[in-house]
Amino acid sequence: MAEQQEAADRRKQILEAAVAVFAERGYQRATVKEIAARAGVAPGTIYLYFRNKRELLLALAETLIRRAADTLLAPCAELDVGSHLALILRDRLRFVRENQGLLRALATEIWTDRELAAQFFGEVILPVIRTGSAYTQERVVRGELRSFRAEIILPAVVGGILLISVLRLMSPNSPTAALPEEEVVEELVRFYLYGLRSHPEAQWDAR
Amino acid sequence: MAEQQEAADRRKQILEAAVAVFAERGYQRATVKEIAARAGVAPGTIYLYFRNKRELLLALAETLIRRAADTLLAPCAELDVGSHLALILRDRLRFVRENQGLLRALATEIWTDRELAAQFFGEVILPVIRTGSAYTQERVVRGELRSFRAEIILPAVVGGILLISVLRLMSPNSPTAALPEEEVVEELVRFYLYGLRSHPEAQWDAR
Amino acid sequence: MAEQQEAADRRKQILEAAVAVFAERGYQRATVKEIAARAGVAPGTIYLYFRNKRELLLALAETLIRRAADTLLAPCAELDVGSHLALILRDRLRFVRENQGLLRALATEIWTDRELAAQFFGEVILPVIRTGSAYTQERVVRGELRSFRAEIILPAVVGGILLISVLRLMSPNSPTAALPEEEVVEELVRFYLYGLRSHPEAQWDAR
Amino acid sequence: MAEQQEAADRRKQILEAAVAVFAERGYQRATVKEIAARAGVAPGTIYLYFRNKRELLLALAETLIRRAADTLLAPCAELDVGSHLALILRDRLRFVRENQGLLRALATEIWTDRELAAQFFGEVILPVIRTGSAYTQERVVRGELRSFRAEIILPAVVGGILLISVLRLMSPNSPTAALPEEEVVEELVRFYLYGLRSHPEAQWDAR
DNA sequence: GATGAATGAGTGTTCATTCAT
DNA sequence: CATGAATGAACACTCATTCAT
Repeated sequence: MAEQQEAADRRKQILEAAVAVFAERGYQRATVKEIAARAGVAPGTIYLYFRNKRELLLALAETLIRRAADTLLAPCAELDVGSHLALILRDRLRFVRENQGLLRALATEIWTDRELAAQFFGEVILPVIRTGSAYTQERVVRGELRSFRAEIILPAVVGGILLISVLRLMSPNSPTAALPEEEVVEELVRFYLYGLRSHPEAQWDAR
Repeated sequence: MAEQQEAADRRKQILEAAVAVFAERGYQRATVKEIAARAGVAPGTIYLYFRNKRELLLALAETLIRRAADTLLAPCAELDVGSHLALILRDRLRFVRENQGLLRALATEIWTDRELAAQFFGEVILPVIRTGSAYTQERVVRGELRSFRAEIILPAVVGGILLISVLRLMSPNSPTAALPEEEVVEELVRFYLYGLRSHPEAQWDAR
Repeated sequence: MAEQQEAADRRKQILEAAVAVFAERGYQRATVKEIAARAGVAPGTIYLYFRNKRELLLALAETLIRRAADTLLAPCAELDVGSHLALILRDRLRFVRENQGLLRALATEIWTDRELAAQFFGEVILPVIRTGSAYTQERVVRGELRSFRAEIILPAVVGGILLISVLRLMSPNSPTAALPEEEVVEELVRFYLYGLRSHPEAQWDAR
Repeated sequence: MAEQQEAADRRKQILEAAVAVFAERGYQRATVKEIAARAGVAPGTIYLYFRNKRELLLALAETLIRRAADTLLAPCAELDVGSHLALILRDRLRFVRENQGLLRALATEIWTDRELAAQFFGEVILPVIRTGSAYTQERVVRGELRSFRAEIILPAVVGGILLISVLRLMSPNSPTAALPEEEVVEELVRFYLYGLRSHPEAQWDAR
């Protein structure tokens, strides 16, 4: 049991180094040697835990998938729509912020690696969209939101969150990057809520 | 002058091959040899027109920047807000569709190449956001839209368009990918217009 | 004494695994790990019994040398020449057959490892040739065979036996591979006996 | 045409270096780097002419096969049996001598590489045996040799030639290695001719 | 003694770039 | 200008060997 723990630690240690190097250099430019150095092991050691370099990347995708699934909020019926929406947006912004490295590491390969693309979109992005649809559809049923086409609106919302996060990360000089996350959440909630509410009069105000 | 034309053609021919190969394989996996083959020239010839492989990529970024700038719609004061918004969204969706290859080619390197990131975000994404802000602020001034924080809302809108486009391209099985672009535009216009309109009563309806 | 026996068993167990893996993959492609696995021990254990991978090979050569020496028939004066020759050929064919693995294992390295070559040729092939010379020279002295140059004829005979054995092993589709060993012996005895007999009239016939 | 010649030369140059290095170190120990150095080219250049290291080996096998086929003597009806046999043996000894390097290069891999084994035995050894059978069967028909089982006798003869050649090459201290080739031929002809002649009285004598 | 995780030197192969023709 | 053969640095990966447990 002690050895199993040790092996798991080693694996984690290597994966963490891989995240760092992939995020910094991109998958292709990253060298196994550098990952090994950053993990404090010899290059050969990596191959005791992963079949090859690509398996490192796939393992990172797995990690992201697991985290994305684990962190999806449970629907919370007690809150009013606006507060719930705020909760969700805040949560997703945090998810991106906390998994920045992982996302950057994958971002370099998603576009040309079919398997990875399928994993990333199919098991990270689409589930987030689907869960978001479920949250909101419940509010539609309750009459708190107007009926709308979730397969269009939710990608639009998720994409919005993503681009805002990306700008904060990649373009620190943009005005968007400078804003406190809480202000972003507040403004977005107002925007999305107005866009979807069933009773136009019921204005929402963050506090 | 004939030779200059010829040279320009050769250059264009090479760039087109580069777009194709970069989009397919990603920048790193793409080989100069394959680009040359696809352009119908010898590998050495490429180096008569570009200093190195990376210059090809930067030239593609230039192309995208120029196209992004050229295709930005002129503000169109005669249309009502909804129709104008529809025009803009339709136009941006088309831009992504028509520059798919270019965008994919760049997408693989944006995340780790600082200069490229600066170009892409600074000269493609941010101008789109800025122009969008200008369009909408005009409507705000005219009282047709409520006042809002453009540096948050416009990235959200642009990000939405991007993710929808990306899903259509990368995840053909997602429900979003199946929809006619026109339906997407219609639903988005309603969503964004409701989110921003100044007189909640004034519903918009596509026709 | 019990431990010594155990150690000897372990050694033998490892050597048997080595024969199998070397014969299958060749010395260079064989990995210590696989030999260990086949022997049911850990890789490190092999190094308690052998200094390195090459020592395994040399130990196998030793084994072959010992077996080759042990199995050389004693000259048998009572038999007539033909029967004696048959006995010897049958015996050498059997030796090759029974030590197939060992021979294959060594065959991959003999050609480039000087020490091994010296051992194999000097202590396996040449002794067989020498013993064969002794057998036959005795018959020459007795007037049962004509006088001949043993340093040419015996290599020719031994080489014949070897190639026939090799073809049976490596080229199962060749007509030679299909024949019962006994027919081979019979035909070879006739061939060699005619080639060497002193009284051409005295035909030999196997029975 | 000039370039084709040049390319063919380069190819030959590389193959010759490969023969040398493979023969010296064996296929596995030989490094592409060393072959390149010996050929006077950069390592990468080798890959312009051969897909990989193994293709070098297969190309060598091809060369040997071609040479073996090209050098098979035409049957020569005018000569008496003994002289003809002498001609053939002398020729095969020369073939081995002249293709020593090639044979050594292949000898290291034949035992574990199925494709190579099939090529070597199927297209070098078996054809030699078959052609030898054809030569001798003609003499049988003419009544100059007794009838015999060629599928046994010819491998025995070819094997004899091979082992004698191998001993000369690998075991220079053996008495066999010291002999002039012509003496070997003479003794072997006598041995084989006596073994196969139809009229025992007709002794053959080389001169 | 036995283990097997860790090591790191060494290899085949790729590919951006050069330059003689 | 155009070519494409040649280059050689760089990289992923293997595996004999060691040594702490």
